[in-house]
Formats: sequence, structure tokens, C-alpha cells
Amino acid sequence: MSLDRQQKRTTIYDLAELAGTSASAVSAVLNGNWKKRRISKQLAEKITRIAEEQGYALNMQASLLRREKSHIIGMIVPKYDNRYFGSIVELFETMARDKGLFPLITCTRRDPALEIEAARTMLSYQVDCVIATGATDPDRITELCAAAGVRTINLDLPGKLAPSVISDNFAGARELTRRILVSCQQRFGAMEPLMFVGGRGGDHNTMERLRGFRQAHADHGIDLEDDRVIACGYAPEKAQTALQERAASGLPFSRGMFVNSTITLEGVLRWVRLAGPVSEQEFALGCFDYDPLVALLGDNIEMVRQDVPAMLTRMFELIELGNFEPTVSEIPPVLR
Amino acid sequence: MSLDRQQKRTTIYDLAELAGTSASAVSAVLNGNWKKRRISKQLAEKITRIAEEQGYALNMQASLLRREKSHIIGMIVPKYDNRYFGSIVELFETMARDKGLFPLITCTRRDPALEIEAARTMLSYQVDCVIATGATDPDRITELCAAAGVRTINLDLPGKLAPSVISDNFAGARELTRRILVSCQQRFGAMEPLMFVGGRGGDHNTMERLRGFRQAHADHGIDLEDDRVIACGYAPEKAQTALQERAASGLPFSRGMFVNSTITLEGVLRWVRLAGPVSEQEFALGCFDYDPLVALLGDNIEMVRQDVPAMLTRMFELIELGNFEPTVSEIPPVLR
DNA sequence: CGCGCTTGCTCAATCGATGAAGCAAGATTT
DNA sequence: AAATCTTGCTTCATCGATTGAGCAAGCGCG
Repeated sequence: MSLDRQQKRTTIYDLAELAGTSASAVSAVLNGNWKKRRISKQLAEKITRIAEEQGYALNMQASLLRREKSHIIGMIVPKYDNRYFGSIVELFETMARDKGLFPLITCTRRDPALEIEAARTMLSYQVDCVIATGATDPDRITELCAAAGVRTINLDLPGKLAPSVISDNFAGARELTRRILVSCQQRFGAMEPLMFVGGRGGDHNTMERLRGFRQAHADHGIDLEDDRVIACGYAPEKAQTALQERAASGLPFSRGMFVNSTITLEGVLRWVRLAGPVSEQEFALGCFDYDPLVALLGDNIEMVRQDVPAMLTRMFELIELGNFEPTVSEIPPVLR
Repeated sequence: MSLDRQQKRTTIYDLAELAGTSASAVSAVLNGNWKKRRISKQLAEKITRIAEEQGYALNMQASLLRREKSHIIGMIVPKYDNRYFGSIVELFETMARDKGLFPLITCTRRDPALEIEAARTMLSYQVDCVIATGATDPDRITELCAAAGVRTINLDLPGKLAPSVISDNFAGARELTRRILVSCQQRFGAMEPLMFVGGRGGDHNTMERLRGFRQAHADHGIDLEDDRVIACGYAPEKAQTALQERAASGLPFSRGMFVNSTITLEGVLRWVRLAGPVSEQEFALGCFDYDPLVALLGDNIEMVRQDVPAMLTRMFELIELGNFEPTVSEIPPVLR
């Protein structure tokens, strides 16, 4: 592996020698508190000039070693393959930087072992705080971090040991379900019980969305058999296979479907294309997730957009408030 | 801001005291070279046990300060809002970890100033190597890093000062254009010159794709007016506005379009919906980019998928070979 | 017995930045 | 003129891990 650095880097000692002063004066000038340290303006300017000429770059490792707070904020994210997590990460980076924090992001591909490993690595890098996004075992992460005196916040999926910021899955799912039902009525002449596809039966979001899904059916006086719920995980292949099996089972099928994420939607659409009983136009789909291209291309697909800016704003608020209590903040999603 | 750590962390000195040994023995055991340092197996096991009991986490800052190579590899990425960059980042993280490198990723939202700032920050964090992905000014980054003795590799967009790994934009665009033309013929009965939408006129990829676009027209003996090319940038709003203006201008319009990215496609589709002269079905679209949901929903949209695994494999190959020469590796994209 | 060799450790310097404490020179007060 | 204050620096210990050098004990050999 050829990553060898040629020259050794310029340090404050090199700059001190060039400026005919001490390393501590250089340090004071370059980290901005030269006024407090009573360095003269002339020396400050001289040092700044020389630092620029030499292309000096601070050694963060040395600086962080000395400081008590690292101002590094870690985020653990399951995937980068959809607009939801993409916008979370992008906005998180921007907001963190605006608050003077350095964002350190790691993608765990929904691998529980990698999640723990990632948290451990972040602790090694002396993060001040860890955001566990859509983690399979957020409490494990909280425990690990707590042992090192590092606080965590759960995002997207809640935990029991740290504050959580999540979407209002119940209300969102209830409204989404209502819309799919209405669409069914408009397009097929009658409401029929919908199917629920995707998600893990045990996860909080899926459970809450199911509750909203059931409630919306009850709201309209529609009977819902339990077997209409197919919580087969989020992966497209899983959804495709599950629908295939369901169709083969002979159980009644519905043209109206509540799909738990755009990723799952991929599998649903693939199944519709390859083996669906009727064409895509004959379905009324709803997706608890948002993708602008789907919104444009899928005429018959209702979407719920989780309010990422509001979620992250709330999250940073919790950090600033110093809130450690395992409260749950539910953010209403945005319906188009 | 309440990010205060409560306890101070366990250090190798704490562990040494608990084990009744020296910090240097602890260090040797925990970083794996205790055999070389002739530490007995018993002591090694004892130290390992105690470290685990205490939930010890290495202080990377201290460790990195002492070592010559950081094994941190930085990546600068423009956006997270599409599958292309999403898969680049996700696979990059995985491959880097597999090679024992720590991936440090920063998103610059196509902001040239932020790009430079990000490179500077990475240097502060002592990265061994920087990957500049889709950078607006890759050579500036290379210069900056070179001054610190850090090498760079350009990904997606080439530079003149460092090795570059990019898609074979010419061949990909030529084939994509051919397919759109064929689709036009099949669906509208005749080939007509296409429009080219999106991208920046100055960027290498756009120029190469335009060359392929023109070549494909020439291959079929089709005359192409220069005004069919609308290199209005990648942003959806830009594309939407540009198409609006073009339509209002009275110049001839084509139903066949070469769209430069899924992001631009968003704007094109929005325009088609809101103000297109005919319905979406009456267009023959092609997109130099891939998105599985578009592939499923857009019947009349041809797509080119850039070969991310091959690109990253080549990139890591260059690192391992220690190649510093500003060569360009062109990776053939995948046509469906 | 004395010499060299191996084993299994410890000591102490070091990486680069930080900041409390200290010090010398000049300015101001009494 | 002496006492005190202010200004503008420098000195040095420190953060935690790493590693070359060194050292003591045990062993084998002539």
C-alpha cells in the first residue's frame, strides 16, 4: 500500500522558528485567542502571514489530544441508497458544521455487528456525541457510549435509554392509508382492505405504522384480516418473494397496498411487472417514504415524506438543551 | 452546547496499574505486536481481559499523533441525493474498511469553496490520501494536498495533476444516444435529432458525453443543430426553466432527449408534467445515470449505469500500485 | 565460574498543540 | 524613588500511545 507521505508537515515549531518567536505564541495566534493571550497585533499578523506562506495545516490529532472536547459528532447510518437517509446525512453534515461540530459518518448497511463496531470506532476518535440513525439495537449503542461518558441520540428508530427523534408514524400511516383507500374508491369504485408490505414486525416504526394502518381501516369501517400484513423486511428481494408467495397461496389479494419504504417499493414494483395479476395502473399504492422521481413517475403512488429538517432541528435542540432523558419526540411527516 | 463528557476515559496507564505492569506492555498487547515485543502470553491475556472488563477504548488521537501513517482515507463527495453517489460512498466505505483504512467522507453540495475547505480539514485530520469525487476543481485539491505531501485521486471527474478514474463517457453516451434514437424510430416511426439536457458545458464528462451524443447522430446520418444542446447545470430547477424557455423560443423541439443525470431528469419530468407539449408517454428519454425505481417506473426511459464497483476497484488498485501519474482510467458503463 | 544469549519486561523520549505560570521591560501611581 | 500594574512575550508540563534502548533474571556452555 503506497500511501507514504513524503515531506514531514510544517508544525507550529517550524513556524515559530521562522517567525523568531515561540511555539506557544504561534498556537495562540492560529487558534484565535491571541488577544486573550496578549500577543501584539504585529506579531499575530506576522505569524498568520508566515503560516499562510508555508501552507500550514493544524494537526488535529495533536490538538484534540490536548483539548477536553473534540467537537466531533458521530452519526451511524444504515444505508445511503435512498433519499431519506441521503437527505438526513447531507443536512446533518451542513447543520453540524454550522454549529461548529465536525461530522463523522459511518454506514453500517443494516449490519448489527458493524453498528457496534462503528460505535466503538467513534469512541476511539473521541466523538463528543453519537447519533444512532435507524439502528437495529440503539440501546446497545447507548450503553457502549455511556460507558465512555459519551451521550447518544436515536434518530428514526427509538431506543429506551436515550432521547429519540422519530416521525409520527401512527398519524402518518393513518393518513396515508386513508388516502390509498380513497384512491381505491375513486379508481375501483369501492374501498377494499389494503395490504401492508415491508418492514420488520418487531421494529417500532413498523408497529406504529401498522397501528395507523389498522386505525384507518377501522375509521372507514373496513374489516382487515391479519394476513394482509406482510412484514418481510425492507429489502426489495424479500418483498418480491413474499408477494409471489402470497399470490400463490390463494388468499385474497388487494390492489391497494401500503408499502413501508421506497426500497421495499422497488421489490413491489418488480413483482407487479414480472408477476402481478394486473398491470401497474390497476394498483393503488402508497409509500411511507418520499422520492421525487417516484412522485413524478408513479401516478398512482401516494407518498409520505418524513420531515428531515424538523427532525434534525429537534435533534440538535436536544443536544443544546443537554437533554439526557429517554424522551421520544415525534415529528409529523409531510403529506403531499 | 451540552456535550460534556462526565468521566475521564480509561487509558493504558489505568490498565497498567490494574494489571500491575507498565503502560508500554499494555500498549504492545493491545495493538497486537506483543510477540515482537516479547510479552508473555499470560501477561497478554491478563491485560486483554482487564481491558475488556474496563471497556477500554484506544485514544486514536494519541495513537495517530505518534504514528507516521494515519490509515485514514478521505473522500470528498458532491451530493448524497442520488443512487450514483450513494453507491460510491457506501461501497467506498466497505472497501476502505476491508483494506484496513478508515474512511472519512465529506459532502460539499457542489460548493467550490466548501470543497477546498473540506480538503483542508482532511489534511488537518492527517489523512493519508484524498479521493476527490466529482469535484469542481480537482487540481486545486491536488495542489493543496500535494503541499502537505498527501496524494489524491480523482473519481468521476478527471483532473490534470492526479490519476483519475472515470466512466467511459463517450462510449456510454454514444450507445445511450443510439438507443434513444432507435426508440424514437420504433415509437414515432422516424429518427429525429435529440435534445441534450443538463450538465455544465465546461466539465469533462459533459463534453465527452456530448461528443458521444454527436457521434451517435453522425453514425445514423442525422443532422444535429447546436441549439439542441442545453447544458444548463445539473439542478432540476435549472433544467425545468431551460426547457420552458426553449419551448417558448419557437425553436424546433424533440421528443427524444438525452438527460445528463437522474437529478436533471427530475427537472425534465417536472417540466413534461407541467408544461410539456405532449404527455410523458410521447417522449423517448435516456438518462446517463441509473436509478432502480426510475428503471421500473419509466417505461420509456433508457438508462446507463456507471460501473461503481469497477471504478472503485480500479481506484484502490492505483493506490496500491503507488501510481502518482496523472493517468485517466476510463471504465465502461453498464447498459441494461 | 564467567561469558554470552534469550526472555520478559520497564524507562523515557517523542509526536504537535495547548495554556497555566512566570518573567522582563516599560508605564503609571503614590 | 519605590511600588504596582500592564504588556508581551517564553517556559514547561501535559494530553495518551508508541517504540528504541536498556536492564535484570535465567539458562546453557566451555
